[in-house]
Amino acid sequence: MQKTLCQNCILQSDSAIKLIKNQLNDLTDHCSQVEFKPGEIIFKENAISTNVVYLKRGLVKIHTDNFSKDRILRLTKAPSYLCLPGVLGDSINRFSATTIEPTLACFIDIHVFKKFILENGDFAYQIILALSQNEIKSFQVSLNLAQKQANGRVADALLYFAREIYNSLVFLLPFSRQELGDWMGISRESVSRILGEFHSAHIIYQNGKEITILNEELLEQISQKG
Amino acid sequence: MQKTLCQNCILQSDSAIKLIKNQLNDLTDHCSQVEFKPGEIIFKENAISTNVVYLKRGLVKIHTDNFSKDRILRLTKAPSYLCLPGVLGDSINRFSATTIEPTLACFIDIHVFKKFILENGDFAYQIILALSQNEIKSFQVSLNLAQKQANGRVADALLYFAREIYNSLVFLLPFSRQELGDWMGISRESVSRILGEFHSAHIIYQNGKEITILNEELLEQISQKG
DNA sequence: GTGGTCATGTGATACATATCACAAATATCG
DNA sequence: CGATATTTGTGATATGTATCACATGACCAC
Repeated sequence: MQKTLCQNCILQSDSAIKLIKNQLNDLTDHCSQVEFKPGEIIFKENAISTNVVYLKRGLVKIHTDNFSKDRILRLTKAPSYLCLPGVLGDSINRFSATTIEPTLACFIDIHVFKKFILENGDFAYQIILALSQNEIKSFQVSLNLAQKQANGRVADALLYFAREIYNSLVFLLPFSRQELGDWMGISRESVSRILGEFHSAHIIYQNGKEITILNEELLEQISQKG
Repeated sequence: MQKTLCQNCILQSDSAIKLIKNQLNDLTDHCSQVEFKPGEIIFKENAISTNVVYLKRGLVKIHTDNFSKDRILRLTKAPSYLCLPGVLGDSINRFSATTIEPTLACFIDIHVFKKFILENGDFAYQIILALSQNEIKSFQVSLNLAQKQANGRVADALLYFAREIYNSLVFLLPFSRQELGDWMGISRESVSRILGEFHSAHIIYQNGKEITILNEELLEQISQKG
């Protein structure tokens, strides 16, 4: 049964495509698949992990509550590897991963994963490309946080959901106002106020978690100007 | 002459160690070494690049002036690869790199670099480890920027120089107050004021660009509390 | 239904930091 | 060496956002 599983993975993952036949057998033997409901924890920071997690389906937040307050660092949408770094450097997770939509995750033994990298240059190259792109995104996040003020960050977040996650100007916000604030580094109340302003100015329509972007161009300008 | 060069590189770079003999010859043929004075530009954002840059010696800032104002994203200290991402994904540099201390940089043809990854799993694995560590650092930078207020960020910056760059509590700041502000996302004036406060409180001694950390523990606390 | 919990909106206030304006110190260069 | 530009410090003010306090609304258990 698992054999078919990993074959299916091929269709979704650039990296998996590069795996050659006997590596796929290895994968099948050292890979287990788990279904998560929204809000479930995939792994916790400071826990030891010996797996690389590959997301087949769903949406996950990487976060930390090191400083008593929860801070959301990034969203990761399937299909994609989930935050390799913590697993590779040492075996301790530096951050927590919690699902925010129903998610299907594949746990791959880290030794098998490492073996693939060592044996298969194509696979390694795909991983390196993915990490490189992550790094550029991280830089952009840093820019946003360091430079923009609250309304620019909220505009950013809305455009991110519309463009990167849902591919639609109409979507259901998977976050509470609190979580949105934790993500963008602003307070719950400010998020409320800013969304309210956007609503009044007909830039968006909001009804609870239901969001419609009415004036994408203006929102983009607000995001740019900060 | 270049042959000896690349052999020397081996001593400094984990990745290079993993290169096998005929790959070293390749490297020697497709590698050129350049000396930079402080303040010189290694590459500029939006420029096309067909090289991976490896830093043999020196200190470099990765920055962008996309938004009319200069923003410093990261410092990279030799020995290390300099910001692979922009080069690998596409061939356009997303950010600029400017030296802040005398620097010796090695330009490696990107096709040769890619060939090494494809052919040599050990090399690829080292690159992946390095990128992974970068990612964790990026996360921490995001946390700092989103969560800490100005004095915490300045404390952070001072500890960073002392610990990561100079390995000494006494050092010469390679940045102007303006640059420090550009890096931590605060204004030049605030940097001045905060350094002044630290000085008055005997947490540091400052005399122009000359900095001495007098109370590392307290500085650490300020950094933690934000 | 009722009571309880949690998420949300909104006003008043406090606080941190940017901005502006200018003076002083320092570096740069002919 | 002097003239000019650049960097730095510091006060006054403006602005943005956190925080506090409380009211409202949604959801859930019983």
